[in-house]
Amino acid sequence: MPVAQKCQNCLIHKTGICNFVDGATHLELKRYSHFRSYAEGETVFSEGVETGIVGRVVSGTLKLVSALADGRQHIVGLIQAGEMFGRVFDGNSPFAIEAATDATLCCFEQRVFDTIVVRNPKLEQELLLVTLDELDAARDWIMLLGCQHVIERVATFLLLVLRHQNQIANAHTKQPAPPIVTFPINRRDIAAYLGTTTETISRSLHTLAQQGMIRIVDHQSFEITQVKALTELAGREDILTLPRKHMNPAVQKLSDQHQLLLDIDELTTGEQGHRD
Amino acid sequence: MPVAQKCQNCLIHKTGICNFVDGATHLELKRYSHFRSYAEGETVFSEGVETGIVGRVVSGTLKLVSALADGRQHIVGLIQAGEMFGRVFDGNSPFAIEAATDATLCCFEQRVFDTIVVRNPKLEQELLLVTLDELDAARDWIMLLGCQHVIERVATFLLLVLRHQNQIANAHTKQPAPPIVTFPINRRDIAAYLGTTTETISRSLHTLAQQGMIRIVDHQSFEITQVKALTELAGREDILTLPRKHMNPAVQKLSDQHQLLLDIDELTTGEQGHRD
DNA sequence: CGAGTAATTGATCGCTGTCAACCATGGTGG
DNA sequence: CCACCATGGTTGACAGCGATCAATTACTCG
Repeated sequence: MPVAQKCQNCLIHKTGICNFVDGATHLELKRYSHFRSYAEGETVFSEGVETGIVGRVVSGTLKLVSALADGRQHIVGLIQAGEMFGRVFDGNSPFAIEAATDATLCCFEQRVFDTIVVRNPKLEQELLLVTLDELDAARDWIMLLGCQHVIERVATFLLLVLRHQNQIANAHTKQPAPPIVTFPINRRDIAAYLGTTTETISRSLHTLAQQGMIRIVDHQSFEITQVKALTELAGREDILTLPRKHMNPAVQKLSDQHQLLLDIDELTTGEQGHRD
Repeated sequence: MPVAQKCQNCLIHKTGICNFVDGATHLELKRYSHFRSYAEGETVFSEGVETGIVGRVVSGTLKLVSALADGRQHIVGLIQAGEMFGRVFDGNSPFAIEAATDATLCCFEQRVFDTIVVRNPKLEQELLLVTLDELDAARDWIMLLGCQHVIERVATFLLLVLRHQNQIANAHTKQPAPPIVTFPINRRDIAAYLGTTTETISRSLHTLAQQGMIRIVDHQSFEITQVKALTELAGREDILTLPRKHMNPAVQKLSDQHQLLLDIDELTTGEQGHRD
């Protein structure tokens, strides 16, 4: 049965919402999904258009781009492997989405996905939790841009990349990744993400290297030699220990609790287990 | 019946979620709500504590505050009359909430509210839409802090206050408010919100006045004399014409569409009308 | 190997933060 | 009633972080 095979080799299989939903819903998701590939620099959706598509990033990195009339533009968010893009219930995003690297996306027609969500209160709760997490992350970024120096932002970015690599590594093997980060995007995008310029990024990285916090392996890779000093400079002691909440066991527990509430109201479907 | 009277004189009665839910749910919300008052400067919730409370701002303005270890702090969001605070399904907010002005809040125990939400898919969808709107707003702010000059940020802030005043005015009377904005918060908070200092705020406002875009009425009030020039400076032509989406008729229509989906799945409660 | 792009390094300028002084307002107490 | 003080806002002088412009180096790809 081809539908049953579809997700087997997927890199983000059994993660995020694909892990969260019950077997019947997963079958339904499988049935209506399709893959799309984009090359680095390609525009996935332009700003303000009705996209009609939602989905997850299977591999690569997308950037959410906001532009001013005079040409200035800023990356207001990165969407990495395993994260969702597009808007449930509202296809009209005020930001453009572009491929920061070659990328593969698992896509759904938004209306179809909406329907599946409405039929699955657990999935809808998970979406709300994910969105609340993104809101926290956006506000953390506001803090970063609003009152931190560029070198502190670069330190934060290094640690964020490290955290993401650790998460990927944890999902596949149980061993922690070595403290060598590889930037998933080029300097221009990093600059647009951190609200600065490529020149200042370069200077900051070399300052960090001079201070012994990192070792420059090549233009894209850096060994983090003093994690503690770097986290202190970043100003967020908890950045590595606090992954996004909806990945946490705590949230799983929380969702179980809500399942109980649903039971009380006799709204359960009878499908609880996570099957393939 | 005291419960029935409770919301009659509320300033945000029939707005936001209190307008959105059906009569039975509103009755339930009424039953479990209570008011709290805070003086300017008071802390509503400290950073990272389990609050256990969610609710709406009835009057006044709250600020979401994020602080670094060395004392620097930034306002990552304002919550004004009619907007929600706290976290459904997750009482643990990573940001402090403080009263930027004297404020009155309509509060619910978070667990009770959670239960009501889980029982009302329409309400849960509305929460998701509201959260998506907040995410958009946060990303707009990232853009603002990431690549706009302080004077452009001040222009944006003036227009945001004007927009909010217009919304309030529209809710009560049908006439547009005069283009005189009154800052809801003090200079220090504005500075922390815009990622700058009180001195630069002051200089920016006087520069705008010199250029004839605004007229300084007093330290808190400004007449916007050239709306067009100000919106161009702010870089967002649509800032006044685009209120938050979940206030729009379009969203109402959207929710009706989802109601249809619910009907199909036989999950409706049979309660549709908005009663008191 | 050459051309084009990306990244680095250097020099300079300006926006804006910092420090300080001044002014306006409002509340307090004698 | 007024002196006093505290607070918030404004204005000025100055300096520094980081943007801008320019030149050089490193890397990629045809």
